Amino acid sequence: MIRIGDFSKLSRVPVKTLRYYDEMGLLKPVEVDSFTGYRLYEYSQLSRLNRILALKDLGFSLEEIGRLLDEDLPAEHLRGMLKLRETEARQRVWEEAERLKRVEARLRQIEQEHSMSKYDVVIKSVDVMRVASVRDVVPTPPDQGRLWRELEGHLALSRVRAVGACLSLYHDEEYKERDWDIEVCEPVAVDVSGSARVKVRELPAEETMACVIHHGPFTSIGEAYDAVMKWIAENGYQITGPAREVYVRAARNGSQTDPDTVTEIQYPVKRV
Amino acid sequence: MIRIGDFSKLSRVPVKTLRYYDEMGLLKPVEVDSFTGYRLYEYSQLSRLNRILALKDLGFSLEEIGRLLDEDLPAEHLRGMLKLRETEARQRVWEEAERLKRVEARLRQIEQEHSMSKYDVVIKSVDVMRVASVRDVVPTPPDQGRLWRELEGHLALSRVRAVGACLSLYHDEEYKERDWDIEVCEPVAVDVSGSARVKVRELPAEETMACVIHHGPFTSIGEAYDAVMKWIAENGYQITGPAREVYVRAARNGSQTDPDTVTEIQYPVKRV
DNA sequence: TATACACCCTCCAGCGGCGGGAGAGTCAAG
DNA sequence: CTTGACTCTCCCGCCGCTGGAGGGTGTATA
Repeated sequence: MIRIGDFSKLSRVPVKTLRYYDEMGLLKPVEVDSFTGYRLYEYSQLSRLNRILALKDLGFSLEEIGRLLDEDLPAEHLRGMLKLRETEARQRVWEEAERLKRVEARLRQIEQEHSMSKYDVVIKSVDVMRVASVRDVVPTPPDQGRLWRELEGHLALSRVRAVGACLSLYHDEEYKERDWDIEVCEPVAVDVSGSARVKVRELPAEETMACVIHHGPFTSIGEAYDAVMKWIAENGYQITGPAREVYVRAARNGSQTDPDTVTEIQYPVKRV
Repeated sequence: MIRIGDFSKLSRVPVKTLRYYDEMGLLKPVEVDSFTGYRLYEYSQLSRLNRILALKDLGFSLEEIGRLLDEDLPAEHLRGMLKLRETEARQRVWEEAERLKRVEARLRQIEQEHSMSKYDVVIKSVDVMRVASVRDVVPTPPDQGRLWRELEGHLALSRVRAVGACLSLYHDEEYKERDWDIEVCEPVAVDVSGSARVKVRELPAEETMACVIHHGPFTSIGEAYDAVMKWIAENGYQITGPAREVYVRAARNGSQTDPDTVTEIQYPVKRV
């Protein structure tokens, strides 16, 4: 029987940790001196400690290890738990690899431009969203004002208010000089009826959206698009659907040059 | 100016998190109503929030992000920090990949044997250790008793006590039927003199040692060697030096069959 | 006008796996 | 008898939140 310090030296596990394992019920000393409170271990307890360390190393939490050790479970059950660990470990390898890629992309970017971009792209997910929308082909994006007036008119008749920020969908897959396929959307509550021109539909949920915030007049929103497109390419993503342009804060008069305009650009993406 | 709930919906960041970022000084609302205490945000603060999320995603801690945002530092400095992140991320990818390999190895083992091995191999590191030792070639391992008596005799003369568990080094690189090159070692304090037969030397520190505990008579220690050798092969390691057999608890009479004997086997290893 | 109900506030506890340190008792050697 | 190494318990801190209690605020509806 040896005291905790010697047991710690032999096992190369800190004294504090041994005390913690005792408290957690993972590794109780064979004896605790009732007068001094000193913990007394047996050499043979080193193998149990080793088992604890090995399981910890596989990714089990101390609580799981406690159950594993006490229950003396069938091999089949253990196999199941290991399978679970396996998927989890695989997942984490992937996540860390992704993070590494993003760091590398950022480094490349900073080497090129010698400064940090004005725009920060982040991945977010969005829920399904019920919207009333009007879709049509217009010469250029600023011409979508016509569609907005159409939509607003219809909704005003139905006495419906928007329940969130308005947005446009850009359905064209390639860049075009003229004739843009644009759908203007206003989020609505569930019970709204459409019309011939105004559809009520659900925008699908998107697990991974590359999002960027543009703060400034619309006339300079191209920079934000450039930034997010570049990020998507640099980070090995691929666009999987129409871009959303969310009008977080717009000038009431619809001005294109209001410097306090705030817009979010969202691209649904997936890993290539 | 919008309230925290709307800001939360726009940014898809939980309210609690926004309050936390406020508290941390990362993202202060532009105004706090002095009567109600309500936080009021500007839409344009979304870009700062996005920057926070992007930096977090690169692996920076909130505290680092706070400094990054406030200090408005030169690109060179930022590059340095990113480089650091990069190595760290690379390290973590590697670690998680290693863990995955170990889980997979364990799974393979359980598929084969349909139960968990009696032995658990763990990686540990050991410090340099000053020992007095006698090295010689003996017919078989049990014959090392002769070397032990030689070493003990010398140390008794010098009135020196061991300051830890005794151990043997097995210097042969391959398995041999006869004639083992064995070095028996006893850890000593710094100021001990050797002799012709007894050397005082330092065992090198080892960063990665594959360790296993054998609890039972020496006669069955082969199983422990089998287990650790198998583990080393299965997990893609390679032996880089002589094995150490540490006599954690030995029968006082040197009995080979004492069932309470506890021995640790340590193999210095490296990744292939 | 009363009443829901959603929203907001602050404050505190908890997560996991320890590490650091205070304050006090224990043990063996010189 | 002292010194110094060791041990004990108890409590706080880490990180980035999350959950909940207990209480105030703002707005739409009966």
